[in-house]
Amino acid sequence: MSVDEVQTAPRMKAADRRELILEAATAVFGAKSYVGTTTDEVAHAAGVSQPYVVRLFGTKAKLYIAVIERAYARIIGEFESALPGPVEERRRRMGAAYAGLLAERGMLPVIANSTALGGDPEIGPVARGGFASVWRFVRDEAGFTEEETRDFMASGMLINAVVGLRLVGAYGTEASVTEVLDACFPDAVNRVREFMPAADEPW
Amino acid sequence: MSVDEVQTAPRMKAADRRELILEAATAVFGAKSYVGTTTDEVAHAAGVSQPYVVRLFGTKAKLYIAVIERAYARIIGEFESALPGPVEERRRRMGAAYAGLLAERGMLPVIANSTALGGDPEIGPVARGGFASVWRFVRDEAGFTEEETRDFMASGMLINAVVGLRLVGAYGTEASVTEVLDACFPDAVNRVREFMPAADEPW
DNA sequence: CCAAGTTGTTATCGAATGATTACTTCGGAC
DNA sequence: GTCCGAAGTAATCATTCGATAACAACTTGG
Repeated sequence: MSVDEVQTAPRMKAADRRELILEAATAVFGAKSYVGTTTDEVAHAAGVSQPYVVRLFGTKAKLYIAVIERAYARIIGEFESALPGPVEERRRRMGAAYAGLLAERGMLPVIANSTALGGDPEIGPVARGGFASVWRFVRDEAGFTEEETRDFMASGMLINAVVGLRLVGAYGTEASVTEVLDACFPDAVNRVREFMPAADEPW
Repeated sequence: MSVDEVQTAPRMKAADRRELILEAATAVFGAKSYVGTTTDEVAHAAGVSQPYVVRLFGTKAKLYIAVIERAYARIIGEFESALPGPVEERRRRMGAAYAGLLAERGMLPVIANSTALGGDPEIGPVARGGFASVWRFVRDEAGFTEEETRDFMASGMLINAVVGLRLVGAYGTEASVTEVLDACFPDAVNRVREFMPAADEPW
């Protein structure tokens, strides 16, 4: 053993490596969108070589599908743990749970971007399925009315847009921008601002 | 003059050609996103050669920026013409105006996708500016309250998601999907369904 | 201890894409 | 008519990217 460090990634069970790559891929896909991301960037972020990423997931599209499915599962998981407690607080708690996912890199952007990929023959069905599953959860498990569900989902989409636009970085620079953020995160603007990247940070 | 037709595009003033390309580019960018679209596809859709598209706009990014700016201007134009009339009908008329833009290929998807590009150093500022200008218009010109503005914009983002997901093609196939659409287009589901592409149509 | 499956890498390929260059053709002013 | 700027194309280049192939090193059951 010489002074130079190992150049190869430390051995790991494939299942763990998969999860590690999924986490990295979520961040990169979230920052640069599906088409804008190269498998090499994902590999680099995960600390492995590009061909290994391809081999573990078969294809870039399949990797992205795994990322989306994981993200939607994560969302529903968060919503589930926000359910218990007084019904009248449910909406606020679930909204906070969604905003809390901002702390996990790429989670919200991946969800947001997936809603633009309905036209892709492979990814479209998965994206539609994920969105529908969230709607169903909010409606059936959380027991929202149809109108409450629509408003809740619409708020989520607005948050996605605000995040994607990197509006948080512009908080305070212009009246309308500040107002958008105050309207989106009624009682959590400052906490959210800590999570969020500046305008041209790669995130 | 022999039997074969002209292979070259008919001569046109550069300004007109620009507008024609912008219209085609809106459709293509809307269908395949910014990174997913090639300048060659835009050129084909516009009936000109690929180098000419590049020469007229300088760069793919600049072309896309022109597309975004045109789309936001179009939206605000539609909202303006929906303003006159009884105040209590304003919200419904403006909502209908937005849904009506579905008839123009790529218009809504381009807007939706632009909200994901805030991180791009060139495109980000334009996307933020467009979004903020719409918010300002709704708030100041249309005179909505802050809460009304938030709800209105959120509804728009939900519509964007539903369009991007190609959920309309799945209307009637599943209870939750049908409900999503009914909730998004309270009194216009059938009219909207005519506009919208099927799940894996290129649009 | 060693054989075999698992984990991972380096090298490389073919296709696609944005951009540049150099050339051709139209149309209108004089 | 003719000349010159504007409109447009074909050919081509340098990169980039996803995927494949071939190979190397670890680890584990018997």
